[in-house]
Amino acid sequence: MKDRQASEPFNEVHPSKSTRGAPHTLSEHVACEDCALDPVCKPIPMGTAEPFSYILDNMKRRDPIAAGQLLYNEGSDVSEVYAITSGCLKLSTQRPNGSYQVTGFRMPGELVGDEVLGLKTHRFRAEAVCDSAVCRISISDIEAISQHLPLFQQAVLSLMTNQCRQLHLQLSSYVAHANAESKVAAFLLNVSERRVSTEQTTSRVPLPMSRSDIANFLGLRPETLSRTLSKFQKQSLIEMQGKTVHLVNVAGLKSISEQ
Amino acid sequence: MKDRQASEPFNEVHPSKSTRGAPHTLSEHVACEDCALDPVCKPIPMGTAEPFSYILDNMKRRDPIAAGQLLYNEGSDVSEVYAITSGCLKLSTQRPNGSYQVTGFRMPGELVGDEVLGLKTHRFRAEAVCDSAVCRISISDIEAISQHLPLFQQAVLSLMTNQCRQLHLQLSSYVAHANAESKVAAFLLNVSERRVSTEQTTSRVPLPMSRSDIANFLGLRPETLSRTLSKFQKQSLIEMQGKTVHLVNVAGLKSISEQ
DNA sequence: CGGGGAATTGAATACGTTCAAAGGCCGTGG
DNA sequence: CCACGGCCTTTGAACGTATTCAATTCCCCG
Repeated sequence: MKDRQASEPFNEVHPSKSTRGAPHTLSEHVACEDCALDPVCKPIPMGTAEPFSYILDNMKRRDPIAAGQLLYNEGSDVSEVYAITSGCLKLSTQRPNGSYQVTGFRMPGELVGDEVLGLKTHRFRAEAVCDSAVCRISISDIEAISQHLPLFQQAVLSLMTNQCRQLHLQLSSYVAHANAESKVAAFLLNVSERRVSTEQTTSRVPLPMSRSDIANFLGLRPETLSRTLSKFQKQSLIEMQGKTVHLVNVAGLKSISEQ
Repeated sequence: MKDRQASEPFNEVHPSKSTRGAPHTLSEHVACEDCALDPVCKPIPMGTAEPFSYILDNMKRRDPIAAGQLLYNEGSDVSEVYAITSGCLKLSTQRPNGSYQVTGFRMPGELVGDEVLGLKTHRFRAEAVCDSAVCRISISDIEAISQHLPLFQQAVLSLMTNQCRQLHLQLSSYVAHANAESKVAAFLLNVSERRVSTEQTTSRVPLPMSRSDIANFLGLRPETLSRTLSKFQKQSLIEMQGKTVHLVNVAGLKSISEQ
């Protein structure tokens, strides 16, 4: 589970041809120690009883998902929780008027599907932004184990708490009063902070998703996002190389993100 | 616990003097059946063991909180979960730049403090908008019971799930692309829907909080909120009577809220 | 090499904000 | 009981920012 196997899930960039930007490193799987599911995975081997090892064996690890494919759809039955080991997933939902709303992105080491723990059907759609891979844990297995291992149950609750904290952060960062510049700056910093330590430097931020999706998520128009990024570049706050952004002046971005 | 005792927690309006608006009904306590804590309260009497009845006895019920008082503050230790039985509470947080951000309002029958289940310190400040009352349940008691009653633990998880759903709803309603009118319309409808059945009609929506707080929550200026409400009134979508709003044309509001 | 979609840039418009002023409500004090 | 003062709310007009619509450029891929 700790081994690292190289693949090339990043379909937007062809390293051989790309004239802009270094090859991305999202292709590397995140180490289990850096994964949000680790506290859930870890207790399993500790149990000596039958069901635990059974689940350990049954867990699908680093299951590849091609770019554009759905991990689950709005309204579909909830059966698993996922941990991203490589790539990037996009969460979105349909609004009452039919318009499409990106509610978040998930990076390697983060969870997907935990937003509906306890629910029967999915509230969102999860789509692979680029070629990705996930570990799958069946929810019925989780529930079965929870009844035997209190540690496990605590881990699950803690996952939910994290979810809520993330959402609250999102609300206060991107919603109120925030202008385009502070939203974009906050987004860049947030993605940078969420990158796990296995990736080289935090200043190098890959953005595999489309500009439209980022803009949609931030409640901006693609044009506004583009203009803002260009402005940041002119001010030497960032350096754009295609789908990768280098954070040049983190302090400057931080002060902008705080208005 | 099912009895209803009248009080007068609504300090903004003096029924004897008020020239605008009928007397508010938030003073009525919500019935236990309509309370979000009910699934947590209910299992308790079912247990025959000692600890359960102990907690039932120890729970502080309908504890009054004067307008302006804090239920808890940012950074303070987490020790209880609360259910509002009357009045209204405001959740807020300090942003990095020091500015103040309202993250939500909680109405009778809803929970407060559940956003930090599993955490040690509060992430928000909870302040009574008007004279209010809450039921208090100690978290250590909850944890103690959870270990014995799986039903209980399930109820707690379901509370967290609800939290997340509310937050997601908030994000998609108030954040992205939404203009002032759709935000305000969505807010009015949301508050109306959240009013429990004990209150007469859902079209009569009391807004005990200040306009500034509503505007802050929606990411608008108080002036913009005021203008929007005035416009709605001119269009006969609503009727304002001080701190109470009557929803005249719900369908119209709904279509505006959906852009 | 050429087609197509995404991303960027430009100019005009629309919307929310800002600053300023007036009005209304409420508590206080005469 | 009425008058005063403060605060919240509402209204008005000028401004700034994000959006819109349109055109161009850049990449990716056949």
